[in-house]
Parts: sequence; C-alpha cells; structure tokens
Amino acid sequence: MTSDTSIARPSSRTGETWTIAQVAEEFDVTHRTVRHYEDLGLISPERRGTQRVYHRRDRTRLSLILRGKRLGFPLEEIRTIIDLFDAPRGRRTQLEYVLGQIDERRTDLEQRLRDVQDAIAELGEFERRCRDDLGRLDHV
Amino acid sequence: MTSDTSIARPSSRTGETWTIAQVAEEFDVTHRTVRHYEDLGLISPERRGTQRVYHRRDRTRLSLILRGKRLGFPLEEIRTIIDLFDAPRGRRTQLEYVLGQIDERRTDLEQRLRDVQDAIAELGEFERRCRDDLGRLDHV
DNA sequence: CTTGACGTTGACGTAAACGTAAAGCACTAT
DNA sequence: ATAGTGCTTTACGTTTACGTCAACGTCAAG
Repeated sequence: MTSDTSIARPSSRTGETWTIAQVAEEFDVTHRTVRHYEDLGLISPERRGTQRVYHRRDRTRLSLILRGKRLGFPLEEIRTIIDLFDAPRGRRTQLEYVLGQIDERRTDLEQRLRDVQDAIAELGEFERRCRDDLGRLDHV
Repeated sequence: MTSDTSIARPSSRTGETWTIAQVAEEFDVTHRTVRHYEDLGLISPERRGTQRVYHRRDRTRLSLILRGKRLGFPLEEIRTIIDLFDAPRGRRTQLEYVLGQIDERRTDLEQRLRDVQDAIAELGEFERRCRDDLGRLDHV
C-alpha cells in the first residue's frame, strides 16, 4: 500500500526471516497474540536490537500452537507438548520419558478423535431426520 | 455410607429422575458447574419446589456439553448447537435454517477431525524417530 | 427440637487468553 | 526538521468458566 519499490524492506532481506506483522497476518492473529505466546514461552524469536525476528522454526511452532488451540488444549499444555519435539533425547532416561509423554498425548488425542467422529455421526443422523421432515412437507 | 435402608430417598423414587449431586458425581463435575450451565441456559431441570430435578433429557444434554467442551467449543456455542436438536423444525424455513446450521457445524468438525488425525500422525512419526534413537543406544 | 446431610441463592474471586490504550523508540520519506 | 510507519514495552480491562465462601431453607433421624 505504501511505497513498495527499490527499498530494502526489513522483510525478506535474509529470505528466511519475518517480522511480527508478517507472521501475524499470515496466521491471522494479532501482534498481541503472538507476543502473548512469547510471554508464555511458546515461541522465542530472535532479537535484532529491540525488534523481533521470526524464523521458520517460529512459524512451525505457531502452526502447532494454533492447531492445539483448535483442538481445545490450554496454552500451557501446548507448550509442554511442542517443547517435547525440541527436547534433548540424548540419554536413555530422557528418551523413555519422552516416549511416555507421547503415549499420554496419543491417548488424549484418540479420545478427541472418537469425540469428533461421534459428533459428526450424530450430526449426520440428525440431518437425515431433518431431510425426512422436509420430504414429508414436499409431497403433501 | 449413611443409613441407606427403608427410607424413600429423593433419588430413584420416580425411577427416572436425579438430584444435582447424582448428576454431578456421574459426570464428574461440581454442583457449581452444573448450575453454571443452567445459568447459561444449557440445561433447564425441572423444579420441585425449590429443588432441581434432573431428567434423562438433562443428562443427554450434559454429555453433549462435556463432549463439546472436550472439543474446545465455548459454552455459548455449545448452547446454540444443542438447542438445534430441540428446535421446532415445523415450518420449511425452520428446517432449512437448521440444515444450514448443521452444514456449518460439520465443516467445523471436519476441520477438527483433520487436525486430530494430523496430530496423531505427527506423534507417530515422532515416536518412530525416538525409538530409532533408542535402538542406536542399545547396540553400541 | 436440634442436628446433620443436602440443597438454594447471591456475590466476590480467579485463571486463562488475549484486547486495548498509552507512550515511546527507530528509520526514512518528504 | 518533521511527519509517518512500524515496532516496543507497560499496564489495566475484558470475557469465559468456573471456584469459593456466606448465609439460609428443608427434611428425616436421633
């Protein structure tokens, strides 16, 4: 909208970094939301001076956060989950802990899977009844 | 725990009604939660004098509410959804409205279905990598 | 008739997830 | 030099979904 020619925009200079405005728009959230996630430790963008610089890693995390939200997880729990992906995994104890966590999460997700499937099924059944009613209204 | 013999408990006298304590325990929520749902118009138990009397209908609604919550829907939205099931459906306009709503909900739910499936898949992939790491630690 | 056990209505408190100014820096375009 | 655009922090406000007393009603048992 403003001049967009010939100037070195702070944007794709590096080709792989983004400003807060760019990620906010891309993921359809506000700056405030993005910063809030940072406050809670869900993302930690680089700082160039005072400004935040977002990398691919941050965007990956953001999409994980938003999916987690769509699934109804609280942000704190989302943090522990996506932190899992970046966990050390060096020692055996660590790996076994991580595998345990994975199992917990899967159990949870499978419950949600059933919930969604049930809800969709009920909706389908309900739609059928409505269409029946509609059909009866037609050929009176 | 207290005396449980020979007295007409307020419970299954009618065989099909429940007290707030009973439904609360059955669904593993507090009285406060149940009353909160009533305040928001999600359930509307019968009143016998000042006391609330819950019927099968209320329990059905409660389970729908709790599933909706597990799926991350806000209570207000849950209300409009489950109210849909009890909507009049008499006139054609009503039926078409309801069918439209059903479609909106289904779209939403199908998004969530994809989200859950993706999340489970990613978790599986991640577990595989962890097991690989663990295997490498084994036969050193 | 008093004591529980259970139920009721306020009403204030709280945690989560942001919204919404307010006020100030940094750059650069005119 | 100044205005504009974008980013920053600080901080109080708001909504949702209940938690947590407080204070009182009721009914059967001892």
